[in-house]
Formats: sequence, structure tokens, C-alpha cells
Amino acid sequence: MPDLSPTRQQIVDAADALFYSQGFTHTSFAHVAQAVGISRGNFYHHFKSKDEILDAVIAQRLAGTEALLAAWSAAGEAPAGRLRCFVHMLLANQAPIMAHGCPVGSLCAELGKLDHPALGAARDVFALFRDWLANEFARAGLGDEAPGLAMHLLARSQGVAVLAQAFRNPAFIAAEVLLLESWLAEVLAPAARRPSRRAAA
Amino acid sequence: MPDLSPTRQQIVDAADALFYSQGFTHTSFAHVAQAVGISRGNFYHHFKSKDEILDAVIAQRLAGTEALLAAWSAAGEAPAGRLRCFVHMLLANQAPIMAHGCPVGSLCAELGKLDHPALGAARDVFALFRDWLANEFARAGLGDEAPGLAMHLLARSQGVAVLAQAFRNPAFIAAEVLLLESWLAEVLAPAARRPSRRAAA
DNA sequence: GTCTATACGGAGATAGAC
DNA sequence: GTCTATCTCCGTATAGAC
Repeated sequence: MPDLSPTRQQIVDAADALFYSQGFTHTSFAHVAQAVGISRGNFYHHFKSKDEILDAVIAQRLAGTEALLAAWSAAGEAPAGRLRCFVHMLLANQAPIMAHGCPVGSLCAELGKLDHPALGAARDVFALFRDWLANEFARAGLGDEAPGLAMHLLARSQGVAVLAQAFRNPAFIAAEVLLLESWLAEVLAPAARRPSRRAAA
Repeated sequence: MPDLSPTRQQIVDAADALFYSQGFTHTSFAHVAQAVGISRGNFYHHFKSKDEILDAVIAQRLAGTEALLAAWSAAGEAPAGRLRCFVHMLLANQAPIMAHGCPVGSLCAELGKLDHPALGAARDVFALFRDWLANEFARAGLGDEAPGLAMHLLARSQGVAVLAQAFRNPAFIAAEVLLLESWLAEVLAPAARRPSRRAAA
């Protein structure tokens, strides 16, 4: 695949990184061109507009997310282990999260404020995580609550990312990961151990 | 206070709303000027640069937040009731949150990506909430854990705001508010009811 | 034909002079 | 409050290199 169009791939990679670190609005063609090391006019043979680059970046992120989820699915059979992969992502990506937040959440927030047509595609990245999480909760026997639990876990991770970027405190991330792990353990524990609270929901 | 400088106040109000709904980068002088109904050049009588407007907007938000927290403090004596005011903010501001996210979180995220000098001031709004929450948890007898609980609650609310904007689902907000209320009830319950988990943290 | 680089013009934004 | 200067960015037109 690298020989199909290496320049195009370089452009998408550079734009992906810049959209993440600087934001979509603040990133210009000149920034991307400089990062790739090509002239600005050269772009228009690969992408006709900035929105086309954004579409390509989101498509790449969708593919990357699917690959990531497949890797987590391959990492273990039990839902508990797979769900811990998701939580552990906060630690694995600690440094970029503290610097720039979550790439999915920050892009959705920015595109939402711009009323950008690509918001739907950006949200689909969230939906991939959500559906994968819901499927794992369902496999753990929490069928009815699985969608709500998936959104809850997704929201918790997003909240950690937002405050981690604002306050730049790695200890906060570590503390919240511990809380998430014990929450996971509680939720996934056999129903006998938690009769009251779950029944209400 | 309205007669001190009504035009300046109008500019700050309009900029505040536009920074929230459109983002800081995407909002230009022309947008604000049009919203206020004055000419662009007239700005320089009040603000020399866009960053100065941002400073004024953040200062106004800091003052507004302090007033809000004071109102919550006046609403009741018990920490439980006051903390519920914070959680209820998600319901009271449901519509704008689904449209534009949290004003504090989205501004910090944007300024962080721009490496903007005003990030520190924007983060101070978060700090006001954090310290107020920590103080309430401390008043509830959770002295040692108060700072961590405050950050945790702040993060939960931010996560709800991010996903609410991305998915635009009011039922999700309502469900998460219920979870937050039961979490609050559990945390604030007498220590006798929860001996194991709290000791670990 | 494909890819790349330079040059040019329009639009909009900030900043400031009058 | 008008009017101008300067800068950046987007888009295109043109031409050279493989």
C-alpha cells in the first residue's frame, strides 16, 4: 500500500497529526504542506479542498479505530480483559492526551461548533467505540444495560481527557483509571453481589 | 453597572456567546461587530486586539461562575443539596450543551490546542468549580478524599457534555444525571455503609 | 500522462491612521 | 466612524520534471 500514493498518504498523516495538535480550523494548507515538505500548490493534485483532506483523515481514523478494536478483541476472550484494554488507552496515550485531549472528542467538539458536514463521520468514530463496548458488556451478560454502560464508560473516558488536558496532571489520569477499573470489576461481578442498584436502572 | 460602558458590555456579551457557539478561532471581529450592531473600527475604542476581548470574556465568566457558586451556597446549608445544584446544571443547560458542549471545557480545549496564553485564565474557571466542590465534600466529612472527589465529579460532568454534544441525545444526559445523583448519595452516605472501597483509595 | 513547483489574484481578518 | 495597510489563506493558472 505504500507505493499506491506515498505523497497522498503523507499528506493525510500530517493533516491527521496537525488537526489533532492544532485543531482543524487553525490548520492551513501551508502548515500541512510544510510538514510534508512539498509546495502548497502541489496539494491540489491530491485534494481539491480542505474538507476533502478532512474526509480522508476521518476515514483513516475510522479504519485505524476498527483495527484497534480488532486487536483488543484478539487480545483476550473474556469481556473483562477486553474492556480493560479500553480503559488502559488513557494510560498508553497519557502524554498526547495531556497535550491535546482526545482526538475523537476534540474533533467532534470543533466540527460541532462549525456546523461542519463531516461531524457525522467524526461521530462515527465514537460510535465504533460505543458499539464495541456495548457488545462486550452484552457478552458479559449485561444485555439490557449494555448500551447505557457503553455510553457511560465512553463519557467517563472523555471527561478524564478533558480535565487531563486542562490541568495537565498525570496523577489525575492514574487515579481515574483506578476508579474505572474498580467500576468495571463491580459491574462485571456476578449479579448476586449487587442486587439493589442495578435493578433500579 | 449598565451605564458605565454599555457598548463595551455589549461587545463582551456578544463575544462570549459567539466564542461559545462558534469557537474562538472561527469568530472574527466582523462577527462580533455585526452582532452588536457597530462598525469594526469602533472596536479599537474598547479593545485593541482579539486577545483583549478574550481576556474580558474570561474575566466575565470567572465573575459569573463565582456568582453562580455563591448562589448555590446560598441555596442550602447541607453539602448534599449544594452538590446536587452542580449536577443539575447539566439538566438546566441541556439545550446549549447538546448544541455547543460545555463553555468551560470547550474553551480550554481550544486554547490548549492554540497554545494560547489565556489558557491559564480559562482553566481558572475550572479551578473555581473544583475548589468549590472540594470544599463541599470536605464539609461533608470527606476531607482527605475531597480533592479527588471534586476532580472526579468535574470529569464526569465534562464527559457527559462531550458525548451529549456529539450524539445530541437528551435521554443520555438524563440517565447520567441519575447515575451522578446515586453516586453522590453513595459517597455522602455515612462511612459505616461503605467500608471496603473507600479505604483502598 | 502523472507529479511537482512557482506565480498570481480574490477574499477576509487584524491592526491602525485619520 | 471611515478608510487604508498588511497579512494569511484559499484557489487557480501556468509551467517544468519524471
